[in-house]
Amino acid sequence: MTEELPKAYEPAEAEARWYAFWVEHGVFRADAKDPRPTYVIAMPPPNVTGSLHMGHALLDTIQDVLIRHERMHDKNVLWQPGVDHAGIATQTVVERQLRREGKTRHDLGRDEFLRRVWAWKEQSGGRIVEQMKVMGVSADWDRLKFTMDPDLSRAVREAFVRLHEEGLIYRATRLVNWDVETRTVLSDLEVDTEENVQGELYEFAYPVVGADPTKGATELVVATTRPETMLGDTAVAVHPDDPRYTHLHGKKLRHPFVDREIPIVTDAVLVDMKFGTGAVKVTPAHDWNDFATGKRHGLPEINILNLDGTINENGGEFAGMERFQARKAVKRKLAEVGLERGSKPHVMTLPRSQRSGVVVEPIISTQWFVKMEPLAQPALAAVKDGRTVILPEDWVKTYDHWLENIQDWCISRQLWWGHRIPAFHCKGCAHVVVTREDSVSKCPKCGGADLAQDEDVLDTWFSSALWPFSTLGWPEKTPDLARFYPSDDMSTGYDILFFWVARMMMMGLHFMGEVPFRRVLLNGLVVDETGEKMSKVKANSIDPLDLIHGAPFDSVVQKALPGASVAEASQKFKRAYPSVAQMGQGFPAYGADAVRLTLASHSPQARRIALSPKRIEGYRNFCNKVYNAVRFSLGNVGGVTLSGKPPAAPKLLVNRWILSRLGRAVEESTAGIRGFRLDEGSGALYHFFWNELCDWYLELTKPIFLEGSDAEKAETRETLAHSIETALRALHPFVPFVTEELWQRVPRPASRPKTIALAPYPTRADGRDDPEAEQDAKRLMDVITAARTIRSEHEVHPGAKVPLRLRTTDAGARSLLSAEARFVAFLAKTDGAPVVEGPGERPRGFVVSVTGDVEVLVGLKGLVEGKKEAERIERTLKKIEKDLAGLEKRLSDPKFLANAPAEVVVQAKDQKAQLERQRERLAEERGLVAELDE
RNA sequence: GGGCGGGUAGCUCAGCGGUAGAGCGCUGGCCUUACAAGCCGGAUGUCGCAGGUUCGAAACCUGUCCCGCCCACCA
Repeated sequence: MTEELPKAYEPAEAEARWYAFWVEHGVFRADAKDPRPTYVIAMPPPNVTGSLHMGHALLDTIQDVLIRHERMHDKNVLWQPGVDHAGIATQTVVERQLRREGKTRHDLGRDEFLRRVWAWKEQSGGRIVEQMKVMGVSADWDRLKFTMDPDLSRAVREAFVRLHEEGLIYRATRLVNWDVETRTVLSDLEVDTEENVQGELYEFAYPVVGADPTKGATELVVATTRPETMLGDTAVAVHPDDPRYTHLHGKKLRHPFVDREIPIVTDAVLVDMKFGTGAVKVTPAHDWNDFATGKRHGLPEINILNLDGTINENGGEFAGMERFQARKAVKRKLAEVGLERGSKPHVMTLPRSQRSGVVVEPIISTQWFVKMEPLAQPALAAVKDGRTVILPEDWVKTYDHWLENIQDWCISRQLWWGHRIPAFHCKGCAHVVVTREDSVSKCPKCGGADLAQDEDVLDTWFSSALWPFSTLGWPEKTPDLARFYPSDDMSTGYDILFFWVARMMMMGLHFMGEVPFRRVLLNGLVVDETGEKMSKVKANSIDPLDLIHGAPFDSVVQKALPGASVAEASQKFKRAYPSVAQMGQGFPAYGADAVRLTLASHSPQARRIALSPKRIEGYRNFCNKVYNAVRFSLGNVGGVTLSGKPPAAPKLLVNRWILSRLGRAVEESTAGIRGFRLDEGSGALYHFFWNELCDWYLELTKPIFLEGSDAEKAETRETLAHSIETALRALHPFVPFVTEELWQRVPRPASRPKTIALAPYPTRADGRDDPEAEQDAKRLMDVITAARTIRSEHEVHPGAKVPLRLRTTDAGARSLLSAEARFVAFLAKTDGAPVVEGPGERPRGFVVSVTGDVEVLVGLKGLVEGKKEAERIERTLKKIEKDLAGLEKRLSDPKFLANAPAEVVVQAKDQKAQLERQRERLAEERGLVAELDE
């Protein structure tokens, strides 16, 4: 029996074997015709930008636990898998590859470039799916979707056209965020602000046209952090109430470099008198405030930038310069012409492109926008009235705030990789046709035949926003859509709450008339062991596969910091993961179960989840513990037939106890999983399995199997087999592989299906509530622990047997301890059965410990040093005195007695009585210690 | 400038009204026939600081100091 199983669990082979088994038996399939209640999760589709990282492993774990748990609750479960084309991100990856070949996308042309991206997509997408399978992801792979599949592309086009028809998508010319590196417009969300940048506030003067030196200043000094934008200045604004500048109202300024006079305008909105010089240069085409100011005053908008960030022909002599060169050149020239007026250091924030990292330039451009306000209102309402619940709920405020202040969404991108905008421009009359058709042959306005499709593609999040229903066949009214929309849980990182979750809410409500999911579960970011975000710079990224399959550190760090020397990468890596210092040459193959359990054990409401290899090791050990516990059990439960119900009426305390604990543990597991507290759910099972089932129950069964009666053995066999089978089912969502591997070998009821993945999830009814047994078992264990402590403190060899006497005035306790004496004898290694008796004369050579109302006396003749014992007693007494003082203070306070709940008072009284008893015994003990050395 | 989160054992964190918990680390003893990836013991905390509410606060309130995120157009 046990011989066939090796001593340690080897995950690698078992995991691959069982995954194939599940797929082969269609365990993960969902069917719209299946009448059982549904449970649906639409997987956040990973980007096809490479391979998965630990953040994906976390998402995979959370969702797979939820999915497997509900599947075992007999639900018709759909986990909709997919991958995302990730427009700008993927295009950037492929462009970077091209650059290594010395080419740009323009060298290839649009069609050839797209062929390259598609090839990359195949490669990356395939790898991602394989990685998910290794993690144990139990999604319905037959339904795998890609955001640019023909059916999803059709959904995108349909959504665009409908929103356009409804007036919710429009084309407009306005100030937008421009990324000069990728040469595309970005939405507000794709711009990150870099804070606390040390910059300068540069001051220069504009000469006043026709100024009379006798009547005040002849120049107006302005301050700016971007001097080159002065090439596009079309006004300078002062505050209308600023006495310094009253004499200049209505005057004009001469632009020193371009042939232009610009007006001095008064504007109380733009100008803060206390800041800078109180005069603000106005560049409507390149600044958000100035743009608005320009509109208020009807100022011209002069664009000075080319799309690549160089100065255009409006920049006069500076034309052709790169923007930061131009900044220097402008400053130099201003100094030359005597208009420079100094500069001050200035702390500012810089807008940077999330993708390319370069400073974003506001420019005026014609783009497509989605009108958000009408879409945002229903999304706000749905969370307010609870149709969708966001967990952890502190995110609700953030969600509300964003939607309440939402700006229109710029959805066009000047990229090649993505969904082409379904609009056609007539070359004859410039009319724009938005259509579901692939082409337009005739302009409906002028009749011209020369129409070309819009060159731009859609923001990748536009298609993502449709994901919960586009994957189910929308706009067709498919059975899948009817059955599986809305989904139950949307589990994703909080970092894409706005990018994705809020937009799915809006689109789902708009197109389906119903929320896309009942709950949003937001998890934190996986960071390294020291709490730092994973990045190439820090060389602290870990490929989940390296943890699962094992990998030498040399290759791990090379992956973390490609191109660097092993020594350099290794140094950085070890700084990020201090615990690997004591780990030899590499990660062992922890297995997917260990990685999953580690990720599940972190509180999902933490914003950062610090990945610790040492911790994974701990959970790997747990998997091994489970394996060995089953291995042991298999040696004892041969021939048992299980009914699927807990043993009818167990007589032995230990069996009653473990069944009671079992029921509670599985109940806590379900509560944890359903309440999005996977840490609590997995923790309850971990604690139950290791600290109760293994540390106590399995040990307690040994004396029974060794010398119990046949009836006792039969009862225990059944209880043990039932507990193991049930515990494996409870653990399965967290550690699917090891549980399947073991469950297949363990006795189980005939009614069970062919895989644990389809077996019923245990409930409290799989246990047997027995508070009395729990109380008695606790007393028993406390006595055993007390005896062990004495042994250990007095350095009794673990193998040695000692006489033991248990004394108590409580008749109930006496009868309990007598009945269970053999367990005490076995686990505390006593010399013969312990003597259970009432209080009496203290026997010589015994050492006492008091637990509850039981005195535990261990005979240590010849082993005890009186001095040491005296020290122990003094130490213990001191602690007791301290605790007692606190308790007495509370119990003598009439306000406490009057106000505290009865149970709290009773508890305090019990505790006090117990401590007093202990004090009494120990005081007595102190007097006798001297004898010990005799 | 607003908002959010955090500061608990050496480390990472859980607890969120009844006098402190886990894992790892540390430490003493054990190869006890499921597991040394193990077993049996042990030590360790003015729960950021200051006030307040309460019979009682790590938990609730106020202020304060650090740290981290998010949002925002101060030139």
